[in-house]
Amino acid sequence: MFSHAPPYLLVTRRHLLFRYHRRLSAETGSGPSRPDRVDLWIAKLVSTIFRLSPSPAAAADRLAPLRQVLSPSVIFTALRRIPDPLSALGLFNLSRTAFGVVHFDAAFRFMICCLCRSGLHDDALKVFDEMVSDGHSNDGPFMEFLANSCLEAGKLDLAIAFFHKASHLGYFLQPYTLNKLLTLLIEKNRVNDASVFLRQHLDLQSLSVDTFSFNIIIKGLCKVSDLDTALKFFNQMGSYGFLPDTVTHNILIDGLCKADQVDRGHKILQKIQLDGSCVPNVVTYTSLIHGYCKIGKMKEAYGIFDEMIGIGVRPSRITYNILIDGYGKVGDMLSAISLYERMLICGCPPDIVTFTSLIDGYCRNEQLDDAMKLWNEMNRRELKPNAHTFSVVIHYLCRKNRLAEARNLLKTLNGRRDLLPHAFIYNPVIDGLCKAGDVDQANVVLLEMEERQCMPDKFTYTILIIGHCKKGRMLEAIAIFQKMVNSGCAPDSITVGSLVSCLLKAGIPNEINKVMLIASGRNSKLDIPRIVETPLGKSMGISVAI
DNA sequence: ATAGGGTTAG
Repeated sequence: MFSHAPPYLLVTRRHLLFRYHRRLSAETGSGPSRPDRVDLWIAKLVSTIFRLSPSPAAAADRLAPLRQVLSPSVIFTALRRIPDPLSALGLFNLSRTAFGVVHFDAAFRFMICCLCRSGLHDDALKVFDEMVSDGHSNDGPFMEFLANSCLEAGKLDLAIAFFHKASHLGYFLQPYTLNKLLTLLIEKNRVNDASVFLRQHLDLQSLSVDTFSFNIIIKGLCKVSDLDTALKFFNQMGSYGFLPDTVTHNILIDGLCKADQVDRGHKILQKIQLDGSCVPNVVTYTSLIHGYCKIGKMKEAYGIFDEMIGIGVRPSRITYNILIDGYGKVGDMLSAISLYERMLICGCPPDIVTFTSLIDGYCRNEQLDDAMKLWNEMNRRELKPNAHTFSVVIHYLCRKNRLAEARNLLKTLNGRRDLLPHAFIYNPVIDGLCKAGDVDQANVVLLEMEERQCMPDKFTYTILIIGHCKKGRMLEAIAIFQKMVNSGCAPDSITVGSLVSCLLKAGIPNEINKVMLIASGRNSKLDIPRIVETPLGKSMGISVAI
């Protein structure tokens, strides 16, 4: 065996053995001590041999002669000299399995941290398991670190597994960490997973939760319209020792309002007003006002507004904005403006949302000139229109066929580097130009939006396809369709149906086959799977009037 | 760390 070893090993062997015997008596094996010069030297050697070995098996062979000096301290030092965490893990495992090294606690932690830092959480958790099975103690902060590292890396399933593991070990991760997990799961639209997870642990009492945990899950369930489960958590909070607070109630009231159960939301407000279990605040009232506005019940909305002022809860800018928008939507611009003036008097300055709602209201009521006056007033107040504002004004200008003004606004928008333009701002202009027969200008606008890195959506493409067809530019229409599919924008039955019926009308049914090939992604030039979101048969069956 | 607002077209 030794005859295959590199020459430097032969030279140093005697000295190494000497060191080993000397250390035996000194080393306790319980923790790292500062490596002395010789340990450091051996560690350098070990890490070098390991890194230069072509395989773990080869490394095992080459390190075998050193087995008597492979102390936990040497390995710990060697590990820190290997920059690649997976290589380090190789040495870590090899020394543990092949040479029986009992790693220091610190070596386990070091290894786990390295793996986490490189995003190798799977491996980190395996090392954690070994650490546990080797009987090392695990303190809370270290477990919190591991859980948080998984969360920050977005490895939510690993985090879930780790929560289970931690509670098996008798450690309950902090509610703060749990709440982060719940929030992330909900963000990733995994509300059900979050709810099942929380429910499981509540039943097993294997988790410490707080009011936030309930609020987060109730909000998530409301978001996916699972009000039954949301109410279940709400009603059971007390039995776990957590009473719903104002935020809990606000979340639930908002959830009910958004599910068109405003009256039920109102009942919750009335209940807390009566039993005083918590104090409703501006958000509570505002959510309810929003609920009533959404269903056009402005009397009821204003009633709540009056009530909150009577009780001494000051409406916020958001409260005013919601009411102003509500009045605009039902066509009551006088009330909208009077609230706007009230804002000014009450020292609650209007913001860009206020103006967007007012402008939208005027536009809906065919008072475009009043809308443009407000646009100017808004600029006078040095409030910058944002994408929403542009969208509203451009939309209505196009509807009134004031395309030149709309295009001017698009130019202004294009000059605003701070705004991310969205296809639906451009679409009405492209639509207007197509309807006016100016397909070439429509294409220019398309170019402008593409220059701003704004991706056309299926509406943009459909508008352009129909526009070209109407001008008899069938081949261009097909080319646009091809481009749409190539870009990964899925046509729907309206897109395909419109194009097909145009081709039929134009008397070139032969082209339909080509379109269907493009749509199905079986076109030889294409390599994009699953393009069409509706079955082709369905698309064919839909007739579209043009 | 959790709660309330404005655009939605072919």
